[in-house]
Amino acid sequence: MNIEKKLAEKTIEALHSLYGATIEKVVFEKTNPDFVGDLTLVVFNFLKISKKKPEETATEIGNFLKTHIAEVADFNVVKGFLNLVIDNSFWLNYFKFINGKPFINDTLAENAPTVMVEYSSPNTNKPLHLGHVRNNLLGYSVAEILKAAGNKVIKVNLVNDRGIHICKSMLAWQKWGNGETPESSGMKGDHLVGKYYVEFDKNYKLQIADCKLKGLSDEEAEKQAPLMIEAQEMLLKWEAGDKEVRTLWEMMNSWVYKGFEATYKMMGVNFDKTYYESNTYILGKNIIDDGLAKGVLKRRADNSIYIDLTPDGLDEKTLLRGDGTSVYMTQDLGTAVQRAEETPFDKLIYTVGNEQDYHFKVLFLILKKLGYKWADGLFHLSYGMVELPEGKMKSREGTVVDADDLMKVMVETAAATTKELGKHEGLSDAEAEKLFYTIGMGALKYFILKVDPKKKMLFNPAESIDFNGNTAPFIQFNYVRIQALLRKAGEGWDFHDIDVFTHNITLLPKEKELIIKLYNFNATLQQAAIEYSPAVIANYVYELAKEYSQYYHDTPILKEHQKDLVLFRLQLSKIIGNAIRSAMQLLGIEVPDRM
RNA sequence: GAUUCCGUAGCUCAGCUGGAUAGAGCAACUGCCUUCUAAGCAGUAGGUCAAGAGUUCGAAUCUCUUCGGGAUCACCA
Repeated sequence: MNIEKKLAEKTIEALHSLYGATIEKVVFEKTNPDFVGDLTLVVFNFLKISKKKPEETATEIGNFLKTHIAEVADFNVVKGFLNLVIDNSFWLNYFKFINGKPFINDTLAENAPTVMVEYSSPNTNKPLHLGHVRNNLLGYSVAEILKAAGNKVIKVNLVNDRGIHICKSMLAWQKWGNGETPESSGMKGDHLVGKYYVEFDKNYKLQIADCKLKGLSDEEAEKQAPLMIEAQEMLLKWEAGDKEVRTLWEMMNSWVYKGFEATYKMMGVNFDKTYYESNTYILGKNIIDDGLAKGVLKRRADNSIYIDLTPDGLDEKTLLRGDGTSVYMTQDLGTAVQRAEETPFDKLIYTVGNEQDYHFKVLFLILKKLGYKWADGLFHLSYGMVELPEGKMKSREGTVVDADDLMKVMVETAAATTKELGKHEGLSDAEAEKLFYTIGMGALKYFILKVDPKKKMLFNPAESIDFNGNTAPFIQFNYVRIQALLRKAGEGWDFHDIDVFTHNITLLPKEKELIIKLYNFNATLQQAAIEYSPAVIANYVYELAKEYSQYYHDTPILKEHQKDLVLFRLQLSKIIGNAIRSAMQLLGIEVPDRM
């Protein structure tokens, strides 16, 4: 059922037969809506071969295709554009073909490639904010898209649960916490720990100021402030396995995990496996020996180990300090190698912001130089920062948008809007709550995912996220209207029995467009998978919903007098509903049955 | 300074493997609910695709330069 492929093959044949030339590849594109036709071939590139005028060349190819392909009903030529009209029977055939078939096939092929998608990867010293939300939604959605596109997907989280930042929270809690717990304070665990991180920073700043008064430079002040020295000591104790420090660490981390769990649940994301840096941070040192032996890595006079990437246009990168301790890069090398050994993958995708573009460029290059074959399958899913009207979010300046707060506000707004419109009537309290959640979270997710991941995006807290226009609630609304139609039609209709041919259905232009849209579902999914871009899906499902909305407005469905047409339109609606639900599912967005 | 990403309507974004007259949504203004859910539909207005040059039959799309913005350039993570 791939008409483009058939056309391309025949066109290559036509070029050979007409002009004796061999062309590798031809591409058909959608016909511009202002012209008659469904698919268009641009013939300018073939003029060298045909040695004829554009119009003449297009006409000759058009004639060839029309006589050799039954589905080509007609064609017209405008300048160098050959517009083909595909016969309605093809689209009806396709409609029949997808009838009752799911848009997303959840059975995987035996030889499906294994793709590991790492995302989220939070620090355990503070709660998640809007930047993390983009990361999580993006990682989850890309994983779902890759799964739907036929990959065996493993979602992993690498929790940064150790290091100086956690020690800061721990130290502040020890000093000023008075034994406060999530239970005693009624605070969510991650927020409680975050509170002490802020507390640390506040006092630390005061100390820095003090030190500077005593004549220290900025850099010296930052290093010599007593709090920082204490935090460093605590980190050393942690590394030495000090019992007291470890116990505190475990307790506070457990608070954070409980908090994260709630946030993840609200966001609707999940993981197949969670790694902890406390288990992986020592990894990588053995790789260094191997790299030295291979001559890829070099040792400096002070005993530090580095790799020279200047031939590749990058810098020298240190991998082991003079004292033998490792750096972030070392750990990432080790983690990657461990994963490749544990779970051989065809691709490993790191969902990390574009501020780390350089880091991943270097990481991948080093792994390649060390000779790991799987290094070719590494990919940095680099996404742009979320910015506020006043610029980048800065936790220290208190301009972060908290993830939990934001989600709560979204659901509350959804509730208020729904009530205002009276759309909650007839629902039980539980159903209404579920609906507010579905709409509010849908609006948030769609707002974030519709933007090309690579681009930075702007979030203005002052203007609440819209529920009209190009939004999830609009798409959900169209799904709901379809469900309402199906409910009204009742159980008595046997949709699967409609034979569009024996019933002699004449397609309305909009119906044909809608079927073509459905036909494009799979190609869109593939494109989204290749580009790692949920935005491709978001744009597609919006267009589908929009066209359906127009169709619904202009065309009687249940009110149609001819029973055959009622059946056909209901079934078309039902399939579109399925397509909408499936596409939204790829974005991690649910659809309600009524709203 | 070096590297890198970005600049499309007042705002938020599509379009970018070169194709026909650059599209949506929001905001503004007009119509349309006794007719399958108006979170809707239809319409008006809004553009030097940052600027310039080049390649091409054809450039928002590719190349170069300039301007403007972000990020990175630690023996931090």
